[in-house]
Amino acid sequence: MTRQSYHHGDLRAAVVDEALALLEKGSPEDLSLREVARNVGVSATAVYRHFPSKEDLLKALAHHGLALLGEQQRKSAARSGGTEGFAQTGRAYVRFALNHPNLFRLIFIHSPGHMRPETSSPEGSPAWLLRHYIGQALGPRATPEQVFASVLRAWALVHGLSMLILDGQVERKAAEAMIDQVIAPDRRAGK
Amino acid sequence: MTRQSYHHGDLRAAVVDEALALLEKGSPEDLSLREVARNVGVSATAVYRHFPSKEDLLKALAHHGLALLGEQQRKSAARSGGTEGFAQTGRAYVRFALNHPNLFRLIFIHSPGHMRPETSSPEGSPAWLLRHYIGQALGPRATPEQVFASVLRAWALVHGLSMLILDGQVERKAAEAMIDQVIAPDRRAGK
DNA sequence: TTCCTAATGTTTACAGTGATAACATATGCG
DNA sequence: CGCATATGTTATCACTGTAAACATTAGGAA
Repeated sequence: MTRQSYHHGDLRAAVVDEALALLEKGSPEDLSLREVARNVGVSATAVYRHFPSKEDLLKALAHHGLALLGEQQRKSAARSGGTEGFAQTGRAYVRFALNHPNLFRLIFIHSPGHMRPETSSPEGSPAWLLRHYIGQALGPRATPEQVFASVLRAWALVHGLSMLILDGQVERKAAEAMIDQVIAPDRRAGK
Repeated sequence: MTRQSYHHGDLRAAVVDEALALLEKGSPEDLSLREVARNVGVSATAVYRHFPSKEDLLKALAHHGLALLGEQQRKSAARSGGTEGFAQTGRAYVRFALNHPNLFRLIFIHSPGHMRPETSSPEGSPAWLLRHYIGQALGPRATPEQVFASVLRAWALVHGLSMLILDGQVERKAAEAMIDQVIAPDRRAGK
């Protein structure tokens, strides 16, 4: 890979890969364009040919992470349908956060609102899955307000749980053991 | 305040105040020691006499913010006791997050785990309030596991809701209108 | 094929950052 | 009064994101 040809071939992809690798080891703020460039074996400013700014690189990474999250959620839910499938997407959400803390954070800092009216979430994305399962559980007679409330509630639950564990506010192993109890009551209550 | 005496008087407090002010306008990463020093009218390195590193300053700010949050929660809950008081602490939590986004984030990034066994939360702190109200609601016959599950659930709910709104993942006004619906069911379900 | 334009990389440079070390001044205690 | 110590300052370093000017190459038009 130590080609000394002037042109790299596919620098953009290489930069994204390296940045993702660095994200597994350090926070987004610690991620340095120069370090990425160094590791890829290219001058610091070469990155700017593909990303106008660091912010834009982070956005690309967030986009990548979002797709990955949705993918893992779908994979988890595939093994079981309906209500149990929904719970599985929740578990997958928390698991993803724990496995890729920095990437997870990035997704929510550097990305447009997933659940805002003007943002249409693509099929299979985390936001789409959430709305899909909630809509299915509540049935067609539910009002938009009811749907929104349930979506918000379910999302807040898994998101808050993920963040509290990630930030070390709560003892990790104990909290992990509680994931099911935290998620499950939401189903039992018929919500 | 433009005293040109060599010594400032109470630089530590001035730095904290200025930093808190800057935090109302920008993220913690954007907060620069040099800018703080400049605004206070002191050389950049003077700050290091009071805070060994930027990290330490942020910790102090987080500590301050945590106290402020607890204070506002207690004030909100004072107007009504018991279950309604508990709900008020939840509302106060979200309100605080929305009013002081950067300080709120700081609290959870730069602070020891509030709910870990080894950390004893002082009376009146957010974590103490949470455990207090939950314990009261569940009664003395509840097992530690049940208490922990309920604490985690309630906390995750308000924390997740706060974060999703702060990160703009959800339309703010719509979400604010939903706060009660999101918090309330937790009470109705007897949890 | 040849040529030239656009895409891609490099070098150089600048302003801003957190941090350390060496030096300056004032405060308050004996 | 005198001096140790707390507190501020200046100079400097390594690092960052980013812009501008320059170098090289790839790929289509002639």
